[in-house]
Amino acid sequence: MTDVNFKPAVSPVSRDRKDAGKRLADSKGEETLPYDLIELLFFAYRDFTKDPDDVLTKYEFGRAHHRVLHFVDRNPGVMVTDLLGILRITKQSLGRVLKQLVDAGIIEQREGHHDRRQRLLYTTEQGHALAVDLTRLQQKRLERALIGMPDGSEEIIRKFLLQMIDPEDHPDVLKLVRSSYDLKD
Amino acid sequence: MTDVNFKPAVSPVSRDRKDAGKRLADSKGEETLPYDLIELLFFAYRDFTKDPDDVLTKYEFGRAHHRVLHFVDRNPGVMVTDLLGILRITKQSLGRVLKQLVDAGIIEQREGHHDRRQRLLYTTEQGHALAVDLTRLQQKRLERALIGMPDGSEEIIRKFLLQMIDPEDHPDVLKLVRSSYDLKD
DNA sequence: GAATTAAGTCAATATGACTGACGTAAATTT
DNA sequence: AAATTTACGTCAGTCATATTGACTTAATTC
Repeated sequence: MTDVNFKPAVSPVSRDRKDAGKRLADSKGEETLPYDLIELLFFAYRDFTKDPDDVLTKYEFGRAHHRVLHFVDRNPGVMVTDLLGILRITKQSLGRVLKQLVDAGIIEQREGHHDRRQRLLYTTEQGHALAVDLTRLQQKRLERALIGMPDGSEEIIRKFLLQMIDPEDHPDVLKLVRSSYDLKD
Repeated sequence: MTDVNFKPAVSPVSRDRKDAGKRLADSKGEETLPYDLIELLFFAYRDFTKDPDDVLTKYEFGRAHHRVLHFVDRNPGVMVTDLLGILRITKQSLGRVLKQLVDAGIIEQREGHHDRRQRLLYTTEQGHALAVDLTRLQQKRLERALIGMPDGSEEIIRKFLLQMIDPEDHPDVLKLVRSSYDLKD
């Protein structure tokens, strides 16, 4: 066995808590900030991405590939430029990942009809199957999280997540997510 | 102006939608998966981390530094080993980041009382101030997101986020987040 | 006294991002 | 028709964050 934390589950923090609060700075009237949502979001998002990451490792893909695959599968025929806007990465970063996905037969590029400069992106049958697999994993975690929650919880969470996003991006995000629920309320 | 997308706001996806759905694979009875929460979580988390990232850039720090700073500030006197467990990174990864934070006078290491092998971690006054600044940014985004939501929404979101986390980690996470709300329900 | 634990270090590597500079083809504007 | 802009791609170099693996030192525990 090596050096590395293999089962590094969050361990019982700070067995020695005697020093807690001994920092010299605690005296300038800080309102008690609700840290818990910040930390829960950190842990929740980490686990949320973990399931797909594990599968992708087998294909020698990473999270970057997952993001591209996901949005291409959800938006068949998407332009490269649009994908850059969605992911907010540079052409060069996308280039590498996209090339690997195309080479692996996961994504397919077709010339645009009206505009022959465009390389419209589609998942192949294989790529679509992988995308669905990964989505299902994340969906299962979401379902488990929603079990036993009061009626209307899903709508509340949906609205909360949207409102966490910069308001100026709402129109574009709403176009992308195409929820069957009415997010505009 | 360079090559790079400077204001790469999510752009109006796929102006050419004629091809949508032309993939050959759509015929094996897929239940409609609720993609929207997956995508909202992606965008929400990205914006959530953006505010602190922007501030940290000025200090020549990155997100890795933020995570360390946050958990040290919240758990004064935390052991290095525990921090590794919380962050789930290797000693070597933490080492680099921690050294930079210590060199910059943001974090302080003190020898353990009972166990002199330990290097208990504390934020300095300066480090604490930075941690509070960053927390406030994230808290403000959370507050904006919660405005106008029905009564009880915060508790629902808190519970949802906890349940997104692997159940076996709940005990440790609960110890860490020390919410003033009762998350165990 | 032996084994384990806490912390750190050296070295090499991978991934995903970046900046900056160009090139080409196609479409659009003037 | 010429000039400009757009869509896409590429070459080259760099950086941040993470990894694996091997090893050391000091202190504690068995």
